[in-house]
Amino acid sequence: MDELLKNLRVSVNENLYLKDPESSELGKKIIRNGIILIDEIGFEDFTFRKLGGVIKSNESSIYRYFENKHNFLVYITSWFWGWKEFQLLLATNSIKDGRNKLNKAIEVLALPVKEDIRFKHIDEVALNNIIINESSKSYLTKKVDEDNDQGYFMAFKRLAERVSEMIKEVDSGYKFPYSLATTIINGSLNQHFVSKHFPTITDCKDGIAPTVFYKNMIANLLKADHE
Amino acid sequence: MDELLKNLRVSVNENLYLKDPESSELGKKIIRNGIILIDEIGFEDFTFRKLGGVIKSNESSIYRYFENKHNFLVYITSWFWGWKEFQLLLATNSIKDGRNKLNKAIEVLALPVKEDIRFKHIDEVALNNIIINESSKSYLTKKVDEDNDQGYFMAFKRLAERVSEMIKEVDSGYKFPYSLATTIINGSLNQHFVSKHFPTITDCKDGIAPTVFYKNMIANLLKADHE
Amino acid sequence: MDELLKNLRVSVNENLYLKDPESSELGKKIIRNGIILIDEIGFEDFTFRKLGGVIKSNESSIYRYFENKHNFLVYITSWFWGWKEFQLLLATNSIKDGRNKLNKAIEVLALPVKEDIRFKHIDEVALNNIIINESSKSYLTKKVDEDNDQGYFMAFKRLAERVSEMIKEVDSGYKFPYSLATTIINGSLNQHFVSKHFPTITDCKDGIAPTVFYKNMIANLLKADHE
Amino acid sequence: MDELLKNLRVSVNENLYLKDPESSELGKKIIRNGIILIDEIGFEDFTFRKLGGVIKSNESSIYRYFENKHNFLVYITSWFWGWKEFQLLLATNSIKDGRNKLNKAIEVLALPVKEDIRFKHIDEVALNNIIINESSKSYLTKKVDEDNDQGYFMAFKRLAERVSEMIKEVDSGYKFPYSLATTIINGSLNQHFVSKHFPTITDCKDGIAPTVFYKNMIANLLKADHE
DNA sequence: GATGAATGAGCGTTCATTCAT
DNA sequence: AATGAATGAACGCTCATTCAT
Repeated sequence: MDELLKNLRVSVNENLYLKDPESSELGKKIIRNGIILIDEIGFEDFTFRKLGGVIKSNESSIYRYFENKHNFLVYITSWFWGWKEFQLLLATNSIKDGRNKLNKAIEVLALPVKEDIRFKHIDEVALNNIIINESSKSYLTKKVDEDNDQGYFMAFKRLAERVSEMIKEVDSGYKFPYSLATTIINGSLNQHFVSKHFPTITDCKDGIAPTVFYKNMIANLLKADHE
Repeated sequence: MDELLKNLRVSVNENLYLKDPESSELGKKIIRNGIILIDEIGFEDFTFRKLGGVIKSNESSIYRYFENKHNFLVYITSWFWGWKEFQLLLATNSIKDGRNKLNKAIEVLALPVKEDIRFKHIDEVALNNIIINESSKSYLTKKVDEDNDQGYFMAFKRLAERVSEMIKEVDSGYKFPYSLATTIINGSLNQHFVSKHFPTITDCKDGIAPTVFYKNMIANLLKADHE
Repeated sequence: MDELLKNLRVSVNENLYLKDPESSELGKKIIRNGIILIDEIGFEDFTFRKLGGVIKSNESSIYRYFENKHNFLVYITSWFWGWKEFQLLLATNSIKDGRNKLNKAIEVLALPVKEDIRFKHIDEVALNNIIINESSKSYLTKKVDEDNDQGYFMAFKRLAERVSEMIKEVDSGYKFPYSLATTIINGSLNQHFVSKHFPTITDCKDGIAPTVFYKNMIANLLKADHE
Repeated sequence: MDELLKNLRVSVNENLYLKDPESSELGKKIIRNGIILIDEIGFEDFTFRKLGGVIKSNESSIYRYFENKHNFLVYITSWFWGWKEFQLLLATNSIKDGRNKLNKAIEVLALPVKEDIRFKHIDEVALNNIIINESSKSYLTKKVDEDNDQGYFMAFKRLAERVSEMIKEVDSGYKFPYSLATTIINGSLNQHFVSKHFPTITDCKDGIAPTVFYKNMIANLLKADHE
């Protein structure tokens, strides 16, 4: 399998870039340092000029790859969800029991992210911070529907689809497989944020991650089909 | 009671404004039209200059009331949650049974908003759209902790507190009253958004609001205390 | 003499104010706090709004007294030179010998300023800092000639006149009594500044004030008349 | 020697600009017209926008070269003193006698400036007016010490150093070589200003420049070493 | 293909001031 | 006489982008 993973690539919707950033050293530098910079200064203050400063390239070079900073955010967000989907499959495909599978999925989605050495040009921990703090800005936009038509959010939707399928596998009679799936995916981002910044209104202190919350949730919401 | 509500005011943290917008006609105009404008063009494109254009006042006059557009967003968000809390109390205080109470609370929080004639300077429907589309930007910021120290998010936190208390009232043994409360409050915003823009990954179509989803959730998650 | 000084007032050209600031409590507050504020934040950043904030008065009230901040600077500068002239007379009028007189004058002009308890609404030390750091901005202006015609700089010119007279008293044949007078007055401000901020190009370190420099200067430049 | 001067450049501290204005046509245009504009309207009213208007470039282009108008002032001031130092060396290096040397130096520093055809992008006469009227504003600032640490005033300090050395050469026993040097340099600016705007308190009328005043001063203050 | 230079447009902000009370 | 509210105009600056090389 290691062999299989050698040429591993998380594929991202082609409309999101003008030139594939994975196709050149400069492109990878843009990704790597862009992620770190957004994590550091926040998406609002992030500009191609500043990124250009960091990588010692003129900002115009970055425009060769991405139309604007918004698309850059959608790109890395998309990469993240593609990566998560990949992890999800890897972690669950050997599990037979639906409930165990779903529990595993929750872990993949809600546990703090660890560095993935397979992708050297990406600091997954920094990226995860961005997903928590900035990713919603990629769709909370007047252009959502337009962007959606371009397929910008396919990675996220495919992931939600996968999770909802796992939910249906456990309880085909459950009425809200999609709502529950997005609750787990987006909700866990929110839980991470709240536990970090609004400690008075969270239960996820002392190292108890949202995982436990969601596992308890599915344990009670979903009835096993054979029951 | 109508009499009692005559002098009704939703109070907002004083740090959020330089001059109380409810204290003058201009102030109310700013609120009213600011909400409508943000709803129309989105928070990114919203500027005090444009708002000034709409209300035929110089932008500098708006700066007398709010330090910047970010604080304006926090203000109206804060007003919204204060208003929601008020509705919550009004709708639930006569209900004895904890479970009914919580169900009512879910309706207040997750049902589409209706115009509230008691507050003439606020278009609650437009405001609700803003809450769905923009409010997260009020805290997804590098300055969250600083803002939080100033008490900018108290309204939201108080509401979450209230809901978590209702949850505890139903099932004092439940481990995640806060996480569940924020899941209901924030999650329902997200459900509204998803059902509007990503119809392929939602169950809330055909007029079925997130309410049903959350009612089903608490019905299964919380065990009655006396059981 | 103390009796004589009871109703002491340094008079300032009437064109410099709209309403005499010494005629009301508010006026004195403006002077007192204006001086302190300029000393603190510098003349560039000083505004009537900020001053209004400090004295808890609306900025428009300050406009009752002074047309603009520039005139305020000219006013306090003018007060300073009037005050210096008064000190000069007081300190020298009993001295008979011209050379001693001039030496005394140099001390009055070049020695660090001390608080003068006779003028309660003025912090002379802060004012002296302003004279060193900001006063030249009162005349280095495109409007100098216009302002000069209004008599804005009379106090300074009268002082220069007095000193030049003392110089002539010592050596009526000296060719540059005026140039020497302004050299002493303005030069000593410059010496103070340089010794504070550019220590590498000064001789006035270790507590040696510019006084010594100027005393040495007149000792060598001026020949006694009777010689 | 003319050959030698072909590639002449007055070097200015690198921290003062973002991009070397001498490295491009636009940069030189900025310098040339900036000087003329400040001379015309004064530094207070001078803005990059207005300068942009004059050179038919957007102000943002000017920001590529200078961080702000303050740094622009420091730059041209610095250029001026660098140029003066260069003239000083050129004019004095062949003179053997210390006193003659110093007298020559005074002429370079205190005589009215003449156009220097070697620097086509600079109107030295306009620049000299700026030095007289505005240059003190480059250091009379709350940020002096910070700016000084950045080396913004090195050109001036180096010049003062040179002059003080000449003074010491004439009279190594003289106690105030630095104070005298800055008195000559800064004082002569002041004398020019006073003679132009406050004619009642000057001796430098009728074409008699401050030169005579300072030559007389050193003649009397400094004792020849061998005496 | 990558870069450097230049720019138009507009944002957020503040200032100095006026008007009405 | 003092104040509070409101404003017009401009500043300083940066962003996102294009063009020429």
